[in-house]
Amino acid sequence: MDAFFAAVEVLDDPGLVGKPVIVGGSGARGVVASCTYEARAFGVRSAMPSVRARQLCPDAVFVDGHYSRYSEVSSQLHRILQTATPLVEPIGLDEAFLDVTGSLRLLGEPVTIAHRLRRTVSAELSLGCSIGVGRSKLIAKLASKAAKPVASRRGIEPGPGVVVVPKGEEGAFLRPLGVEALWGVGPATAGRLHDLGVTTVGQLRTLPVEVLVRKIGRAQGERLARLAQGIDPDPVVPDRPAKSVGHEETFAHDISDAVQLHRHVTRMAESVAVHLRQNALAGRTVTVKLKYADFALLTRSHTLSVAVATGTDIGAVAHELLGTMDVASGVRLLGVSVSALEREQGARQLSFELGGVDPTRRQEVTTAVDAVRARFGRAAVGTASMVGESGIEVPDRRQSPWGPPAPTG
DNA sequence: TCTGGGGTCCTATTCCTA
DNA sequence: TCTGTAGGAATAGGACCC
Repeated sequence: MDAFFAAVEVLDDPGLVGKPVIVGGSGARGVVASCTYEARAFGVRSAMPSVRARQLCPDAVFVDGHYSRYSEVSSQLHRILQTATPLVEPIGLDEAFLDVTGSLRLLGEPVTIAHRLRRTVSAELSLGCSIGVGRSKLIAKLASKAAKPVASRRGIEPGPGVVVVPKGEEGAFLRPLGVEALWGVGPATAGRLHDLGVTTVGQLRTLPVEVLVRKIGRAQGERLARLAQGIDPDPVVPDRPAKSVGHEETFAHDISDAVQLHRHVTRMAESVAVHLRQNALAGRTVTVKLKYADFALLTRSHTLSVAVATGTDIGAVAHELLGTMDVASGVRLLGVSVSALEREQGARQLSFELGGVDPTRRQEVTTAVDAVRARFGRAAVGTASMVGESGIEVPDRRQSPWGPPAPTG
């Protein structure tokens, strides 16, 4: 999808049409989650600190993200894509890979399917999208990028919408691209490749694999060498199971008060637990993540013998972990996540092992709490330790525009 | 410029066990 | 019983993606 979050905001507020709109990052510590092409013409980009975005485009309209709304539109998009093939692999909310091999006889050539999908998305969602067609996910992904509009100081040039890379022309398509175009090459890897004098995919293709492996490691080196040759055997996999579920927040101001941090841990553990239970999941490994004022990251994790899915159980481990970490110098970001996931049927209450509250009673309470929150919002009910001066603490949306809004009623 | 939040994957190190 | 070693799991951190 083209500028997805921003496009949805413009769709929901016609007063924003034609304006530079920036989603997210309204606080001092925020970054741009998405922006319209009008904002991109000023040099604003996703992931850019909002302070910088404001400098580049002082007249931009900053709006908070509405994640649940994007999720809703994403579901509608998914339904449209499903009309072309059941083999749809979502990548985030606004992208997906489709394997249309089995649909050719019924729906025509891939390029025909692409144009039809584009028309349907435009007609039913009033949103723009760009589609790349190729024989692998890598080529399709890069082709879709080439299909997108381009915004620069000179203005906004509409993209072709659909770009097809025919069989046999993958090499010619890839060679002139910068190495950064390849999946898995970010600033760090790009820097190492530049050290080798390699800046384009064409140059990368001539580099011996052993040289690449020495520079960036076995797995990534071999993978990158294959990608540069246009070899990407990764299939389209619908319904990839989640491997971890987490929640993290950057605070408006650094926190060095341990009591306050533990209160946040309780709330985040509860939030992760709700997400797990909504997806019938439970996990064995609990991880706590801290980011200090100097951006140094620290993680501590612990693996349990049984999978857990309640805020109390996740929180118990997270509190233990936080207790081993130094917070006196001030914490910028705090996160709690759960991995080593399994389906919830296999999960038991940790308190059952440790000898706590009757697990049946606890399950009843947990179910009831979920029901109350579903109806009245997250702030409606919580544990005593989550209570701050102004009631049960839920994230301030000015600081964390990502979660769905917490109703106050 | 000065860096969010939700994730995945990879690598190196440490610890435990055979 | 002690030591060395190899392999696997756990742990911690880094890079990357949308």
